[in-house]
Amino acid sequence: MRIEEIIKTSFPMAEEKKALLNVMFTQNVIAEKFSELLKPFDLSAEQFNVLRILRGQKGNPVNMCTIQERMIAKTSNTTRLVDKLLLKELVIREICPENRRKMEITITPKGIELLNHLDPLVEGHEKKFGNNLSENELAQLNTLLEKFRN
Amino acid sequence: MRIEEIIKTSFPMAEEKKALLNVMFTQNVIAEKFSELLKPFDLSAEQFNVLRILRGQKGNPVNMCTIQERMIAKTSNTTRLVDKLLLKELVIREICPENRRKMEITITPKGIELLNHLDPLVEGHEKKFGNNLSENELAQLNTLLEKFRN
DNA sequence: AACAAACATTTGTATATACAACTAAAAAAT
DNA sequence: ATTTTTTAGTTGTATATACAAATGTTTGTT
Repeated sequence: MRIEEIIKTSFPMAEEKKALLNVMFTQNVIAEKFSELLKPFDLSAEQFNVLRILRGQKGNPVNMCTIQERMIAKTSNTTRLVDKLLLKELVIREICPENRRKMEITITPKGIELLNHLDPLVEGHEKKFGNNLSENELAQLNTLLEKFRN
Repeated sequence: MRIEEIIKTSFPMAEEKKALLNVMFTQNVIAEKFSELLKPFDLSAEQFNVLRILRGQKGNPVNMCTIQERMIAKTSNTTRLVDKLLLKELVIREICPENRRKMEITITPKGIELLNHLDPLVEGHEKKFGNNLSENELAQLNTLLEKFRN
């Protein structure tokens, strides 16, 4: 569906405005589908994101500010996100012995297992959108989005 | 900045995955900038969105489900959004006489005035991103995003 | 060593969003 | 005409996000 139909405007819209709305709306579609995918596993997209960052560190603990840095949507509240993961025993949180201000967050085997189980589903999700475009078009889209956001 | 640098991955990423992350991240940049713009006016992006939908109706009242339909990010809670606008006296809410289940939301002159004042700022915001691409590239981006989300 | 500044994280408050349960009214079915 | 179903909106609960203030720790300055 084209963006004009979605927001049901009667006026023709400038391409620049359409582009902006298209980015907003497409993100929304992706995020919604992804939440749906995670729902049966009682995991939010943000929680999943944190877990994946932790797994990426291959067992090395990660502190809060590093997690925050690497999130796509910078939440000001990594603390409460990690709290939720702790309750589910998907991560552990320890005080860093070298710098007692810092916390060391590590993914647990249970967390790793959950992620491994999710891997094929997440890959499917990514491919589902990518399949609509050729490899060339995907590269083009990437270039354009990069330029668009500056 | 390219998406790989942003999420600081050491592995090369498939174009399809990059595209997905690029959409997510670009939306984030746009939304952040927009919130910043609205902040001095004590208005959230969502509240602004509702006001603009109401103004688009040229004085005709709009009921809740129509507002919900036209929002880019479908909130399940138009009620509470409208509550906030009511408190600021930017809209009025009346029971629809023809169908007493429905509510008629109308933008007030104060609301119209605020939107008119915001218009040039919002246009500037839209142009700021659009200016990075040629008219041709913008049209291309629109086509690709449309295809991407299906 | 004592004090100030910077840093890492937590906590509180407000708003936003997802989802389910609930209320009331209107429309459809019997 | 009464009951059932559908529709429109509200309310409650949980999580997410923005932002400011607070806490505790480390680093830098005098």
